[in-house]
Amino acid sequence: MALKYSRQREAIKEFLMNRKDHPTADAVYMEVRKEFPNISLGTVYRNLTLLADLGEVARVNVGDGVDHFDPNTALHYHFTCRECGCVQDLDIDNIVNINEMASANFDGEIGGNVTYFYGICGKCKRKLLS
Amino acid sequence: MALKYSRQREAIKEFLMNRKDHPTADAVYMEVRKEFPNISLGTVYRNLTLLADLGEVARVNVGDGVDHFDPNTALHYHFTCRECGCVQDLDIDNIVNINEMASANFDGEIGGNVTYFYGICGKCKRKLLS
DNA sequence: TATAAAAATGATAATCATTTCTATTATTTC
DNA sequence: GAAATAATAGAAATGATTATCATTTTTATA
Repeated sequence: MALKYSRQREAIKEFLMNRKDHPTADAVYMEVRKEFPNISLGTVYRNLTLLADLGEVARVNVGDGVDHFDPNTALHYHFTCRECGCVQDLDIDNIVNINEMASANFDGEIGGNVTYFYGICGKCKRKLLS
Repeated sequence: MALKYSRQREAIKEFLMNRKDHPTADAVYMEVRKEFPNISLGTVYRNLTLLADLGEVARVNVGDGVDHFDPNTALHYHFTCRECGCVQDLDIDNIVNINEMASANFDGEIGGNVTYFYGICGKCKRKLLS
């Protein structure tokens, strides 16, 4: 199944590349629809999955039951606000090697881990204090 | 809404308390159904949610899109096998304080984190090598 | 440039975990 | 034991995601 160009996929990628708020498939759909009013939600899902499989974007899980997408595929950590639901990058210098810690006393193979943080974001924190 | 006793809830709790394989709501349903053939899946969900809210069991997310339930509510980490889907506890001596690491350079409040590990379990590893 | 093969699309149906309804049943209180 | 109210069973609803399929685009080639 050789890849073929598609304007829709290009628009999805283009939109995502300029985002740092980790939009969901539906958010991408809402936005790309402005340029392609007939685009189908299925096409958005299909292309996001394709891009994720190609390693061009990352699928991010922050425990809210909805997949988010991130143009930054480098290893980094996410925070999600329980108040407003926003997703942000966290600037953690160098996460310890928890995979090795987990490997001790374990007879299987640790392939990796998923870690995300939650709490209240700066904006919501300030709002609650006023 | 004062809590009232229910035999179904008791059976669900009883079943879960003796498990260390982190069953899903459906797995609980399948089992409790042997004692209560008419129990509804909705009742299982309702009670698992209630027990989780009461802090009597823990809801565990291992990224497979299904909630698992754990009678052990103490802080500990989980591993899930990408081969067979099993969920196991990990014996990590002393987990680092990643919440504090995440709090640096962050203007919100870190409330906690979700961390789970994935890979191939001992049983599947051995099976693949034979 | 026309054409034909293959991939991508839009529309919609299907799936799957979970939640929500509602009439009925069980538990508790008096 | 009867009234009040929480819990249930069963079924429908929901929300995110995937699958299906006839039609349209893309692209390699004659």
